[in-house]
Amino acid sequence: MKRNSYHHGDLANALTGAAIDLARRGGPEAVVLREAARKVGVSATAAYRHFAGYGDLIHAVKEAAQAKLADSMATELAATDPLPDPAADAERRLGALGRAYVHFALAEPGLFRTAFCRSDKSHEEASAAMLESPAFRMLTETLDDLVAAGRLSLARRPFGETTAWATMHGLAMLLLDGPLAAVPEPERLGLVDGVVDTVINGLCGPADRPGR
Amino acid sequence: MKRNSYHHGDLANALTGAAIDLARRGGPEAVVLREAARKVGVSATAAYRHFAGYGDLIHAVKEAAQAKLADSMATELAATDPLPDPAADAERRLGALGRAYVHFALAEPGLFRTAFCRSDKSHEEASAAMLESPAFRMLTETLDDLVAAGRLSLARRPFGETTAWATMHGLAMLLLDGPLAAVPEPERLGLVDGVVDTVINGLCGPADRPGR
DNA sequence: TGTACATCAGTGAACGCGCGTTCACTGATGTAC
DNA sequence: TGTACATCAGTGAACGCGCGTTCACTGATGTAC
Repeated sequence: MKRNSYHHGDLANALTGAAIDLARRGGPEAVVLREAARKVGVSATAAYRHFAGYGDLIHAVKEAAQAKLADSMATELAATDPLPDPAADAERRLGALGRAYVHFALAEPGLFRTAFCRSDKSHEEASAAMLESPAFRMLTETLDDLVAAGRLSLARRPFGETTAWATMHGLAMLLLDGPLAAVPEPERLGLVDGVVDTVINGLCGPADRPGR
Repeated sequence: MKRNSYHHGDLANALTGAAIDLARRGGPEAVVLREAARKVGVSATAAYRHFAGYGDLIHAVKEAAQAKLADSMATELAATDPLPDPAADAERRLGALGRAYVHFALAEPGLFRTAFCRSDKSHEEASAAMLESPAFRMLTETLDDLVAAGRLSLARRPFGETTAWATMHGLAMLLLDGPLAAVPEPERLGLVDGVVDTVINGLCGPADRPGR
């Protein structure tokens, strides 16, 4: 990667882009300031004109990865057709969001890991950022719609986001790095569908099951 | 830490123990061969008499962490009283296992992270080891009992382990490193209970919900 | 019961690695007059 | 329009760090005769 003028002109973005590419290929551990500079064709020192240091760079990459996850979910959600019945449609959206979450993790494992990597930023900031993301808002709206449609009981509503998110997040992790990594490709999607079905059933099923 | 004879006598175990302690305190990244040797009071080189190298050591620590998780789950499960009704008791055990999983993650975050850290071992080996663990067997048996008691439909049975595990795993991860890290202590346990309830409802609820 | 000797379990110095970061610098840009 | 000069965005060498690992070694142990 070369440049023709002494000044780069857009080095901050170029470095972030290179770092995102490193994350895509190798996850957060692969994000190396010197390597990003090398890819852009610039000395490592130059990065310090645009970032306070390594922590600043990885944070930018992490945010970008989170944004890509959210975009991917929005796209996949928009690719499915709405259903006429509002309740059924809310369920459909919930399922689509969950599937999209895991699909992104499988398609972009490096970015997915980076989006959730530990970082020095305070937990408060990190969680605030995440809970304000478009992806989380889509989930919240869908759950609200389920309540409005009478599918999700108020008793269970408060745990809706957490349960849905945790389930798909855990599934993604187990498939990527954990004991489910050995599950062969064709089975994986069926597994995702089965898990999504069970989650929806858990949220939308009756509040009081017989014999309880 | 000192020793009086030139030969240690049980260096392999001592090193593993020191390494486990490092993992407990700082997660997998804190497992450093040289540091473990230092804690035992031995030269770093000595480790190579008992381990092929770093990969061997971290693998031993990872297995120990998994075993501790399984032990902790078994203990917490045994601490709750059985119910007379077999179906209700199976549900109770499922909930207890799920809660215990997250409780361990919160009580021993370093070990929990180490139990699921990425390692060089092939995925096949890692998953095989995990799927044969006592913890997994407890889960499988409980789900089988739910089927026997008529609570879990055969259609959903194949996804039982994955759904239950993924949900609690995801919840643990989100609470430890993720966006739920900011949830204050008192709320956390309520959140865990709510998620557990939803999972059980998802598995044990009716196969066909009204209006579907 | 001693003694030679192989074997085993430790030592300590050193290597190479790649990282993030600092330093004093230089080339390019743009602004004041 | 030209020129001095401040400012900005790069450079390249160097530092310190701690790691895993290798090497040639030495002290302790146990076994054969």
